[in-house]
Amino acid sequence: MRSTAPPARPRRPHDAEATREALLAAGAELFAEHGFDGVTVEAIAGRAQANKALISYHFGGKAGLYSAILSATFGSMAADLEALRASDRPADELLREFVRLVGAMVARRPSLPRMVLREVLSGGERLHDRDLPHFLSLFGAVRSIVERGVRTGRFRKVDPALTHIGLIGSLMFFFSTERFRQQKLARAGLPAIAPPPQKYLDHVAELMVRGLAHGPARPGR
Amino acid sequence: MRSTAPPARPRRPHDAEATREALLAAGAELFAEHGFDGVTVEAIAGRAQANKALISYHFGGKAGLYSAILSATFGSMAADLEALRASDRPADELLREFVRLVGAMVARRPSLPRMVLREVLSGGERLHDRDLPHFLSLFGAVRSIVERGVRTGRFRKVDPALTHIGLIGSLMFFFSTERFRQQKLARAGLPAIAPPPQKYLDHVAELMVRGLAHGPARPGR
DNA sequence: GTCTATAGGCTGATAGAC
DNA sequence: GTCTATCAGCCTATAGAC
Repeated sequence: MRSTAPPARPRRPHDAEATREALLAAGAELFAEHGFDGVTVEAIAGRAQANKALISYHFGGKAGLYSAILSATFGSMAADLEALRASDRPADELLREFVRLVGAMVARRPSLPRMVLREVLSGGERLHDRDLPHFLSLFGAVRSIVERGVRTGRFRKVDPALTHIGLIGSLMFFFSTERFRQQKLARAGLPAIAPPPQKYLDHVAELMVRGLAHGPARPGR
Repeated sequence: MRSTAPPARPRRPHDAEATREALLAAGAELFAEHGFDGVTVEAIAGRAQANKALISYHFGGKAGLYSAILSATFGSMAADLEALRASDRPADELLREFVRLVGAMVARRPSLPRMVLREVLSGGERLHDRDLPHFLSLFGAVRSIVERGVRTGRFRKVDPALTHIGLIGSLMFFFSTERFRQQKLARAGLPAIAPPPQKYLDHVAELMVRGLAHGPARPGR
């Protein structure tokens, strides 16, 4: 019974797999928060309760660890998104389902949205070509849903690419700002804006579906 | 006539003001692209065609230069947003006006959205308390517009805070991903997604106004 | 597999000449 | 105000013991 509880198994000495996973987890959190250059291998090793030399041993160095984290993060995301492709429900329902799914993915991997934003900000500098398809599947999922909605007439004629940028942006931004909204605002004496993620997800889904629906042109102009 | 052409005035030796501005401009672009830790003072000086010791002389060091850039960026943004506060046009028109204004601000300061995202990602670590109000004015502008729209009945009853996160997120994300969309996608043999900013802004404004409008509940559920 | 010790490179800051 | 030369600190990677 080696892998009954992969996430929180207590570290044992000379358990290579546990070490690797601890380093991956520590790195994911620290890289997401401070960026690749803002983190030292010593900080990662410290958080993982491992020796810093093990980063080179297991991943070939700091950059290798970072790549491994990107692969794992975006790979599992792409796998989760596969389920949506299969479904043939109406586009608006799929869109709501997509938003829910993002919520579930982020709950399991809190560093995901910050990694997405950081990669995109730096132009994907450290994103291997082999991981690019997985990364793009996030956008592709939305695009194909919107394309279907437009094709079947359930959505107005919008540009799917424009739409997917906006939706992904709203979602990634929300989750990436959680710490800022809670800590920075509080420290400045302002009321923190900390809605439950579920509330935000519902809001966005509703806004999108309504915004994409046909209907009388907007009230004023 | 010292300031007829502040942006592109040719550098003259021993012109302190020109040096300062060149360093600010170079730093803004490099910090936006690579983050604070991803940039060396040498790189900034090189791009500004100045000596790296001048960063310490004029700004007290790398961190001082970064702070000065944040102040300038968010300060001018807040000033631009003031105009909206004054207007008393209907909320949906104001929202469209806000989106246009963001487009204009970004055109003048291309590093703005990336700076916003980077600060928010790192929890505002390097954002001075005195700059926080300016930074928050971006969100405050949207929130007060939405509040007005809900109050006057022109918008449905949505949470203004949720709404402002989504709109700002869509906008900042779009502009922050321009380089990624053009370079990374092209390098991977995929068609670049590079709509004119104006097209995206129109799309988002339309989506928001429609999404916030009253109307028959969404088609399917 | 893990740990210690150290090497080697790079970076930000500054003293002092101009 | 600007520039050159230099230094101290930090950081990643690795050789080698266990």
